[in-house]
Amino acid sequence: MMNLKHKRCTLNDIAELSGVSKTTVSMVLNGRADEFRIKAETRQKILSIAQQHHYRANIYAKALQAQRTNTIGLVIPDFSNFGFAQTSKILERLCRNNGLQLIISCSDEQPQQEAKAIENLLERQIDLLITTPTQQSKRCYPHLDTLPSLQLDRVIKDADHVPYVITDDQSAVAEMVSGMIEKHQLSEFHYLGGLLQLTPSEARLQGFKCGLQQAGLPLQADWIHHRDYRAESGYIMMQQLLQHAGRLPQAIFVASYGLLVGVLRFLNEHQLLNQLSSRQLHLATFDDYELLNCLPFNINSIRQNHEQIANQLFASILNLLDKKPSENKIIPAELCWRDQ
Amino acid sequence: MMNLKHKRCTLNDIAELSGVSKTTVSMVLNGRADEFRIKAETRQKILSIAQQHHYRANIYAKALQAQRTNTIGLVIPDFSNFGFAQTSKILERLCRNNGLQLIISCSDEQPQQEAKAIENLLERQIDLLITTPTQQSKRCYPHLDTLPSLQLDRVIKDADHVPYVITDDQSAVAEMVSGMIEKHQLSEFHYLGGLLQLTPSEARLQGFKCGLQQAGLPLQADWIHHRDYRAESGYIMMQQLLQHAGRLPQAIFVASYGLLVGVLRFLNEHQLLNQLSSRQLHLATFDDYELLNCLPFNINSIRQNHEQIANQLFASILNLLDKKPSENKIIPAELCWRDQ
DNA sequence: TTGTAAGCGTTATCAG
DNA sequence: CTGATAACGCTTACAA
Repeated sequence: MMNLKHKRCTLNDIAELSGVSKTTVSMVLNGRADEFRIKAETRQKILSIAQQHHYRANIYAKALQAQRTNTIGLVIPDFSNFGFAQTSKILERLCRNNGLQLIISCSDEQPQQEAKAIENLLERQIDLLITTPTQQSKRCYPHLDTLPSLQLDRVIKDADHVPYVITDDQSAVAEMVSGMIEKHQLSEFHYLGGLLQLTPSEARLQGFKCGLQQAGLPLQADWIHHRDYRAESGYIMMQQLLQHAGRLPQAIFVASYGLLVGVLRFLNEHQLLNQLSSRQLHLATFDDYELLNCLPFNINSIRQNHEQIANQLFASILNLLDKKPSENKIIPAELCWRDQ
Repeated sequence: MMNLKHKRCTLNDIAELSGVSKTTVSMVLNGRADEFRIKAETRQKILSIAQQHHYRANIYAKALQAQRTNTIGLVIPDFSNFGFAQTSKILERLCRNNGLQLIISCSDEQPQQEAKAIENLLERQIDLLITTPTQQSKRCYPHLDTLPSLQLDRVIKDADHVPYVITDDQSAVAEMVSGMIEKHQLSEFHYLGGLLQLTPSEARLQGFKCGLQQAGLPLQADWIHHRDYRAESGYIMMQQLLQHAGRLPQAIFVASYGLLVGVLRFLNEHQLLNQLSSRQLHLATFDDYELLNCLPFNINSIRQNHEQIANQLFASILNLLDKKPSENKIIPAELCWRDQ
């Protein structure tokens, strides 16, 4: 099945064809000919025969004997989420160019699917596992004790000894919120957030509070709204906000793009988008999309640095595979101001 | 390295612990106890010991001896592209739930990266390879002759014997274009497309032409504009279109979301979005995004059925792995009308 | 009902 | 400079 059409050729085949032993072929093909002082002639013959026959080493045999698979697992919530897709893509390229295979799975935010995906990867003897956990407890992730591990974007509270790479959500949100308050002399600022048990949600809310404080605007309890991250929730929170207050607020910070979509759909359906154009309502969101540059109103956004996240992740991978310790990385985000 | 903390336990370990042979353990753990009439008692003992020690079979050893890896490769241009991400995600779940491992790589539309990714997957002895090829010639894809293969979204012209799964772009575009012409009594319709050598581009353009014909609107040569699929190109084509005509046309079909972003950015920067709201300009695009429901103007779109694409892909995978032939699948798309 | 042994393709060790 | 041989963990004839 590995090869249906004509049986794949092995080290042994090459050895027989070249009239030397497996050992010799192995040395040559692994670039260790010098080390073992293989005759130039033998070297050439082996190389050319291997080439002719499209010899490809069997990594399964290699892994078996080396007790190392050079494979690492990545379990993210969803790769149709642009941010995760971006990070995965860059990381995959980095890995591939360095002889590592990245295997990506989706949890779909469902603990059960996540568990299956992890179990599956463990069966494949991965050398290291990167997760964006959906659960808050270390108990759900037994691999943390037995396998080199990294956390991406989210950190399990009782597992902060497992190194992580995250965005500095808090600073970015604080800076954006205080900036907007000052620029527009706001006396009011609402916040729509996602699942509070996730560390980024917490950091964003914390950032929001800091932002108010920095700008000297006292927080009011009914400014803060929380549900999950689905667009539907953005719609509902917006609806409730309006019902309660009887009018649109001066400004809203939306904690994710998913929520923003819901908010905009609500505003659109209720003919309120013009409040944005006329700057009666100021909007900012976490995460940045190109389409935000194409709208007839201005929405500030916070752009995560996926390139750097992937790079740091990769650096940590190399460290861990090398049995060196790896430090936590907190990557700054970039503010995209659009409300000139 | 496979396991840093405490050596992973093997079939042998379980055998010794249970006081039986590897063979017996293997049979029991593979659910073939009945077949070999293993004593219930022995069965129980083995099962419980394996459980206690979290025994996980080494798939590398298994693959080596079975000559089959149960792994399939998928090389797509970019998984930060929503459509591909969606399809991959569904396909990955399907595979995982059926004992297959899907390994996803990105070509980034670059033949060189694509070649590397494919070579890499071949080294991993994948049982089957799915590609969305960046090149037009069979010669660039030698694996097509040696490995069960599938094509997704794009078809290599001289390799149409390799089964494929694609969207019925042509019918969808034709229906949308003719529909808009009739609904709005259009006497003019421009088309902005991407790289013509790709089969979907060709199909979309073909669909556009059919749509005009169906609606009885004679095509004019300068209605058709082509570059690549980047947003930047949408911007530039829009700019040129305006320069040539000196005014906005009545309607434009944009062949991808990427291009649409460029078009919208151009319109926004030139304060022309109001032409959309006032229905002086009608816009339609290939691919559908939730944000299109959140805009103060209506853009028709064509939604590909990623669920069905993934399902058909999976069905074809099973067929091929089973050495059965696999048919080509052309999946209908859904029209999202917004211009009521 | 269970055990023995060979073999999958590789690399490392050690001996020539 | 090169070759035997064992070992990695698993399955499967074949034996008992």
